[in-house]
Amino acid sequence: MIAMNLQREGFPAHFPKAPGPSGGASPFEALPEITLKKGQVIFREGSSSSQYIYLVTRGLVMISSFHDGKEVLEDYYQEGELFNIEILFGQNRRELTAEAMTQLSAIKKIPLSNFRWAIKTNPGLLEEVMSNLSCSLSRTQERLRRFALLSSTERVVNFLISHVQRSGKRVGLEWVVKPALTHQKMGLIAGTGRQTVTTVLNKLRRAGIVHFNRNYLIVRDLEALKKMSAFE
DNA sequence: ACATTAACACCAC
DNA sequence: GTGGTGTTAATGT
Repeated sequence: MIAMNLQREGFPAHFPKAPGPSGGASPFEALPEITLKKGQVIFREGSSSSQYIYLVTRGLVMISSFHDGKEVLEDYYQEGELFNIEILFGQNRRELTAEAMTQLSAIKKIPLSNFRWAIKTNPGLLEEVMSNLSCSLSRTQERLRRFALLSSTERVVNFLISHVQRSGKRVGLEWVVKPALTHQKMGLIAGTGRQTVTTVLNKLRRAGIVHFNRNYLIVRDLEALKKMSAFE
């Protein structure tokens, strides 16, 4: 999964493709897959820092923090990605919360000691760790660029462009994203409220550019979306 | 002008 | 009933 996504974005593929949609990084095949409901918390703010590294096997997981009642999205991870890898370098941020962003999310929970051992016996894993960090960095830089340059409606459109290409499946000329994010979650990523996301999405729907319901989102005309955004 | 927020009705699960 | 969506009115910058 990681290899595919990286290739699509022009990074070299470091790691062999994980088998099947519910497959994981190969050293951790044997670990049980934990299925999560939307909104289910993996670790919570304030609790002692998690001594696990997690692999997302389905759906999306987000990391967030709270500042006087406001929830701020720190980063989010998709299928095939590792999170909480900072603990490898002794960086524990206790104020962070991790939760499933979509229904049908699943993770594997890898004890830190297992992960360290796996790195020793499988050097390719270290490369994968670096790939993950690199991915996380570019995703965060992209979000920063969005905040710096775009208006709120443009941020929604721009997020849609990158999300569809990263997480969507190409079907003919269209792109299908499943499961769909709620408007509230998209707002969290794009840095705006759920009402704004709803109105932008409906405008795009009326223009015939997208089609969506609670379960999926289809982009009918990605080129039209790209024309609406200052950058891709 | 643009954006956020609150409010309310409606719908799906 | 809860959570998600569609819409509008009020409010702030």
